[in-house]
Parts: sequence; structure tokens; C-alpha cells
Amino acid sequence: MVTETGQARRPTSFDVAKKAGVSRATVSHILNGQGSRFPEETRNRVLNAASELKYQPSPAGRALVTGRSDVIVVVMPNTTFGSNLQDLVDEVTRLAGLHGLSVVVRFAGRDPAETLAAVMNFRPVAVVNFGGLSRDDQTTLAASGAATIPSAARDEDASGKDPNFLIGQRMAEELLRDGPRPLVFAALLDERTDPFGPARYAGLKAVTDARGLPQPARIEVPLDIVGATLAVDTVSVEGASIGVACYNDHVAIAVLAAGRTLGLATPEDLAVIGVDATEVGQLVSPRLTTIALDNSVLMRKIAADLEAVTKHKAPIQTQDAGREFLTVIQGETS
Amino acid sequence: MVTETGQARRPTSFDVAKKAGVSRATVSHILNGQGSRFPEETRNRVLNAASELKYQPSPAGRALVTGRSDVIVVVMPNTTFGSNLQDLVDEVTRLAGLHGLSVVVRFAGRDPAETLAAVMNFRPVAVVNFGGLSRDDQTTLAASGAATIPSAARDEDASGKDPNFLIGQRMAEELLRDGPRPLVFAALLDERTDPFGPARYAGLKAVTDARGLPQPARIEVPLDIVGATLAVDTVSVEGASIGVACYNDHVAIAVLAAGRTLGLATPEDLAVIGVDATEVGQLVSPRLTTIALDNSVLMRKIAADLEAVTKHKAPIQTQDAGREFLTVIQGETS
DNA sequence: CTGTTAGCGCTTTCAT
DNA sequence: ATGAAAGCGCTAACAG
Repeated sequence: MVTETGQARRPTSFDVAKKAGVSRATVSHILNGQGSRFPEETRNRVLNAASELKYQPSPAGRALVTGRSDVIVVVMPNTTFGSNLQDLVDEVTRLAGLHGLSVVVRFAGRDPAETLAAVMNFRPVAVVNFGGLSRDDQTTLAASGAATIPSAARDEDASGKDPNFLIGQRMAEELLRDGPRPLVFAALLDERTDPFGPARYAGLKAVTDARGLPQPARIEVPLDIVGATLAVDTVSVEGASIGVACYNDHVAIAVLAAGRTLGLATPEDLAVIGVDATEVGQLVSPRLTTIALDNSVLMRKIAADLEAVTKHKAPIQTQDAGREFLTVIQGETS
Repeated sequence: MVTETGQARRPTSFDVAKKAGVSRATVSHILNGQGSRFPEETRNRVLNAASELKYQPSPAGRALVTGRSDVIVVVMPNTTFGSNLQDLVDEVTRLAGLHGLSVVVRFAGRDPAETLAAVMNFRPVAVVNFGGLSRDDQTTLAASGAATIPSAARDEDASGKDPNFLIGQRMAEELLRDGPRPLVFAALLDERTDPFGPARYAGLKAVTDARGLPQPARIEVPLDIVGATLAVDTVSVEGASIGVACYNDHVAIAVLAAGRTLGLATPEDLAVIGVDATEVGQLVSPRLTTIALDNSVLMRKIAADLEAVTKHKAPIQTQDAGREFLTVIQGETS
């Protein structure tokens, strides 16, 4: 009765070693790729033993000795996230899997410090920041040995490189396509939790400035009809036409609802443009004009950075994609 | 060259022990609450030392010795999830924090086996299943020592206990409020990824059966206007009225869009009801009739189960909430 | 009450 | 080419 109690003890590298007739060190070497210098025969014995035993190395054991877990944390901003969040996460998960890493998703909470602490607690090899992690946070992470991905670029203080700045610009151009009119930026109610709004506003403003138009107003639009109507009412002027650039499609839908309540004609009196090209935005009437973001560019950047991190190389300097990742979906609201 | 700058070695329990003039074992005892029997003075010395050093126990070290990580994995179904996912996750995170556990979010991928493997890889103390984990998966998890939460209840094969069954019932009743008409269930396109649909359909069918109505048709509605129109067209009958119970608000919006395209009057020819009471559903025109789910009931259940798990008690038998967690939001589509 | 001791499963020099 | 040995940071018996 040397063997099993019912308590299926997970096989350890020792079990594999025994079965393959080698030492644990050898097992470790071979299973970590370092063993390309072992004779084919030994390697096969080990590999076979491992797979027969369904051996899974213990993350804890490895983490303990390396001081680093095989985890990459994905931090999502605490806002509605239009493009299908799950697709993004799935893709990152797939990518991470290619490097033998597993993914942990974390939503940025109200308290940034707490979020950061939680993230660091995982001692991740890298952190994918979709927003919600400040510059300072990233610095702290870097000091702890965790690279932040995508490296730099994003949130680059409205320098014209920031994608969100470009989004703002593009929205302004679309709203001004048929001639000048006052522009309004419709933000989420709670700015704290919105990492993208400021840069987008800056993009809007860059365009109005360039064209000698008044600086865009800024309203905060809650996602209910009463609140939205109140907010829109503060900027709509009798008989005049305005163009509203919205934080996302949901806000845009709220602004449209408010416009209906206020008796504004769309797009004549009230032009609206959203961001994200959500499915629902194309199903409502009037169909939303919106900006589609091509995440493949972002994903390529992430893939490259991930590669760099796991290879201990410096982050590759992918050239900025310019605006090609933006597409205006022409709807009925602009 | 790797920056060796802030690589400040994290303090270990040994550092704390030294600073407090005790042994590591004592530190461990005191920091794990087991030390309520230590003299106040010793305890304070240790606690102070720990906080001065900003000591954070190493998850890996602890996991290695206990064979279990301080992690609870939240598994989200790979479908649109109406009720604000983040609120749910935040709440679970808060709850977990109360027990010193950290939360990992995982979206169920296309491949269930892979998902399960990833989950088990964390050696979690518990798994919160919002859908996406099958009965078998849960059994496997249980065998590995991870409790599944909420315990039982959910997905109870359409036995009238399953919340989704109740949702189906309630939708049917609402659609039949003004008299009998054929019912249709509008599911998500990809049923594999939909853990809730079947039970909801069963709920619908229970009502039509009870009232001697024909069994509900079932259509799969993609979230684009063309596909949705095609799908709805297969069930709409010239001059007749139908009631469509939708998987969620987004599907409902798609069905309404299809109805517009097909020239159906709502709610006369085409009554529609959604699930989730999303904000956007109340902002579109016509305003959606939908079912609001009170997640507080679910959260209470989760809280209780979590308590039970960490206390090694048997899961508390909270009495089922009946249907009180369901509220029909009366809109303009039914 | 507190410390000693023994690992948990793994990687990694350093010998052989 | 392979293995022995030394921990990584922590907890849990068991002594004292």
C-alpha cells in the first residue's frame, strides 16, 4: 500500500524523475527547454513520463524559487468598454498561453492604490494596461520588475500620438463635415474612472482651435433619460445646431434619447457621434454614426511587447499606426 | 542590462521576526490570527514590525506549503452579460478581500477543458461560477478541493428552482398578459456559449404548455440588422401577432430593429421582452420591456457560501428566493 | 507561550 | 550529460 489513497496527490517533478529514471534537476532542465543539449533518448523518456503522469508543474513552487509568477495581469478600466472586452481578453490569453503564461483579469476599482496592490500581489511578469493604471503605477510596477504593456504610447499627454487624441480629432472632423457648428464633448458621469476622456477632449479642441471655432463645451451624461436630458439641455440652444462627440456609443444613445425628449431634430439640430461601433449602436434608430477602433493594431503591439518581455529584449519600437486604426461608421446621426 | 535600481528585496517573515525579536513561527502565528493567545505585548511588537517593514507575506510561499492559493477564481460565461459585470466582480472582490482572498477573473473560452485547466492551475480555494462551468467541471473542481459557488441551485435542470427557468416563466406571462399569442424564444447565435438559454426556454414552454398554447419557436438572432431580420422573418406571420422573449436586452433591440425593417407594429404585431434591464434598453425608442434581476440575492448567496468555505462549514442552506428577485420593467414593447 | 524542525515543489549552480 | 545540494518564504507539528 505504498501508493494511492483516494486523495489524488498531484504528481511532482520527483515522480516524473523516478519514472524516467533521472533526477529532478534533469526533469526541470528538459521541461524548461534548457535541455536541448540532452540526448534525444533521455529527453523522450522524460517527456513521456511527464505526459503519462499528466504532470503539471506547481506554479507556487516555481514562483517561490524564481520570485516571479507565470502570470500576466490584465487591468481593465472601470468604465464601460465598448469593443468586446472578452475578445480582447481572449486574444491576450491566447498570446500569453503561447509563452506559457496565464492571464488574470482585474478591474480597476475605485481605489487605485488598492488596485495596484492587488496587481503587485500577483508578482506578475507583465501587466497589460487597458487603462486604469496611471503613469506612476506603471513606474512602481516597473520597479518591482513587472513590465507594463503596451509600452508607452497610450495616454501620451495629448501629444498627437495618443490614440485617444486622434479619436477626438476624428470625431470633430466628422461633426464639422457639413460646416461649422458648436461642438460639445459628452463625457461619462464620473471622470475619475475615465482614463480616455481628457485626451479625446483635447483632440476635439485641437480641431476647433485650428478652425477658429469656440472651444467645445463639456457635459457629463448619465445613462438615464432624465439625467441625460438635463445635461443636454444645458448646451442646446434654441434654433441652433450643435455637434456632440460622445465618450462611447452608450453615451451617444443617451444623448439621442435626450434630443428626442427635447424635440431636437437629428442630425440637423443635434448631430451625434459615438465611439466603439458597438453592435447595439447599429441596431437603434436612428443608426449611430460612430468610430470603429481596429484593435488588431493594439493587439499586434501587445504581442510584440509580450514577446520582448519574455525574451528579455527591449520593447520593440513599433512605429505608430497613425490614424489607420480609426474608421468612421457613417450612420444617421451626423 | 536589466535595471537593478528599485529591486528592493521584499521583507520576509524572517525580517519581521528579527525586528520583533521573535521567531518566524511566532510571526506566522500572530499574522494568521492564530495568535490570539499571545501576550498583547509580543503581538504588538510583531504587528508593528510587520507594518514598519511593510511586510507582505509571499503568496507563493504560503501556497507552496498549504497546497492551496489564496485565490478565488470568478468564471464568467462567454456571452454578453447584461447586468454590469464589473459591479458583480467588484462586489465579489470586496467580499473576497474580507476573507483575505484575492480574485481572478476568467472568461470561459471556446474550449471548456482548457478553461477548466486554467482555473485549476490556480489551485483556488473556491470558484465563483457565473455560468460557463458545467456540472462535471464543478465535480472535478470539488475533487481537487475547490468549492464551487454559488453552491447548487443554478442550472438545476429546469426544476422550477432554477432562476433562469423562472425568468422564462415570467417573460411568457408578460407577453401573454393581453391574451394568447404565439411565443418565440430569441436566443444568442451561438448556443454552445449560452448556459442560460435552455432553462429560459423551458420556463417559457412550461407556461405555454400550462395554457394549452403551441410550443414556443426558437430562433437564433445575430446582433446585426440583416441577420436579425432574416431570423425574425422566419417566425413572423402575415397579420398575426407574436411575442418574442429574448435572451437579453441586446437581442431584444435586434429583434425590434428587425421588426422595424419588416414593417411590424410594436407591440401590436410584435411584442418583445428582454432580460437584464440594461441602461441602453431604457434609452432606445421604443423603450424596452425587460426583466430586471436583483443581483443582491445572488450576492448574498455568494457571501454566505464564501463564509462557509473559509470557515470550513457546510454551505448554508439559504432558502430559495422564489421569484422576488425578478422585476418586470414595463416599457413600450409589450 | 514560543522556538525548533521539517518540509511544500521547484530551479539552479556546481560537481561529477 | 547528469545529479547532488542548497535554498526560495512560508506554515505546522511538536518540543520546550
